[in-house]
Amino acid sequence: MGPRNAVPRDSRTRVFDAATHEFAERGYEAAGVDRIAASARVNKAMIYYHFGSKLDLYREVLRHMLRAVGERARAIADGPGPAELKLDLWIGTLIAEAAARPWFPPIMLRELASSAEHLDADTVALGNAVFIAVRDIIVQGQQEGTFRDVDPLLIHLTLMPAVLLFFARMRVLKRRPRGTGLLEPRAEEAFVRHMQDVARRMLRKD
Amino acid sequence: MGPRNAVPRDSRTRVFDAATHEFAERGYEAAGVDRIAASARVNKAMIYYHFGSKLDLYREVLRHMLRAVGERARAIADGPGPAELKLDLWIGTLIAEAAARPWFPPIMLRELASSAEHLDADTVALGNAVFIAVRDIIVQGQQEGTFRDVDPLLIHLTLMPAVLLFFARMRVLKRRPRGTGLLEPRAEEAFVRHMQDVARRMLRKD
DNA sequence: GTCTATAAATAGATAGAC
DNA sequence: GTCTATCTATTTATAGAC
Repeated sequence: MGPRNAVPRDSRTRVFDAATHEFAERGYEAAGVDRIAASARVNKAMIYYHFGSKLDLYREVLRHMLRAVGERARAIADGPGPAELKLDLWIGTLIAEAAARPWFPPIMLRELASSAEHLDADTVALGNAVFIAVRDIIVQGQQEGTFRDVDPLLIHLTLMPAVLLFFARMRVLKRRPRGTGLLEPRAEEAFVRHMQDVARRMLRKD
Repeated sequence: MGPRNAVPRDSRTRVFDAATHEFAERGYEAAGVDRIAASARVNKAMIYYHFGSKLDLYREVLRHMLRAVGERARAIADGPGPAELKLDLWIGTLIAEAAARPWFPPIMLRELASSAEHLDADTVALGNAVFIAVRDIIVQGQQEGTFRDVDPLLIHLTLMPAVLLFFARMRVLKRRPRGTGLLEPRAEEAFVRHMQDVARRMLRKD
């Protein structure tokens, strides 16, 4: 039912998706409302009709992204199993999320680089929720006695940036020819194993 | 000698310094030539006289930054001592560099987020030189038998992003009021110790 | 909901006098 | 080396017809 539900969808969704890609590719400032409209195959005025302003559109993209990641982190933290397993799961999930939605890392990196100047309080709260979930996992492991006593924030600030930059770098490598081979992209599965290994080594007692 | 060599200097240097801060604060696209001129207290035309274009100015800022970091990394790699000590030294140096020149992390993060689109081959080479030096340190440790056999690039891609984001995050925290205290900024010395600990744990044979 | 046309501001860049 | 004045293109955003 409904006429061919393959690609087009409604204009609001098309704008939202086009904006997501434009913001990821060029950043908030360099992104053009005209470019988004063209890419979404809608009239520019429709963007203002649906979203009000460029900034509101951007914030909606960001909230959508952070909410998705935050929910996955929350679900893992609240789920069953020992903390060691949850942390492995979180790392695998975060990397899978970044691989499936390649606009996530660049947008996050840019926002952090610009001191989160485009974020309102609600959006910041969504970002914090991700850390809260990760912290809960680490605290659980400390209570279970399997994790040593380290600052959960420092753990988070070691794992998350590595994932973001790993995928941002992939985009760089796609754009420019390489010489030596030293800097070739690494396989995603190898990266997952590496990050899980890093997490275990950071947290294990001895 | 010379008339009061405190703050002013020549107009070219003033433009260069003002541009560095403007690019760090707002990113390449959002940075304004007018704003740079005002901040440097020079006429806008002087910027084009000295640097040719906004892009050329930006690249000069980036090259200057990457060359400085690359030289420090190279000096450590080529210096005396065991690899374990050199790696500690590199981490301390990188963090000190980021703390002393707070424009370094945001500019790097933005450039990676935008797929290095503003970089020419020379500038990319300067960025690669940093990794080459770090790799040399790790290979030395592997030959000395103190480091286990892990991919140097994955090590680099774990340490470097954490440092960049740690300092980018500091700028965020300065901008907005906080509630919980959970996300308060961490002390720089504690961060150095943490990252050195992470490096050792990643590389030691267990 | 969708379009055209356009307002209003700002951007990067340059010409040319001094 | 330094200035004023300006060109040209592009930007976000809106008014108003349909």
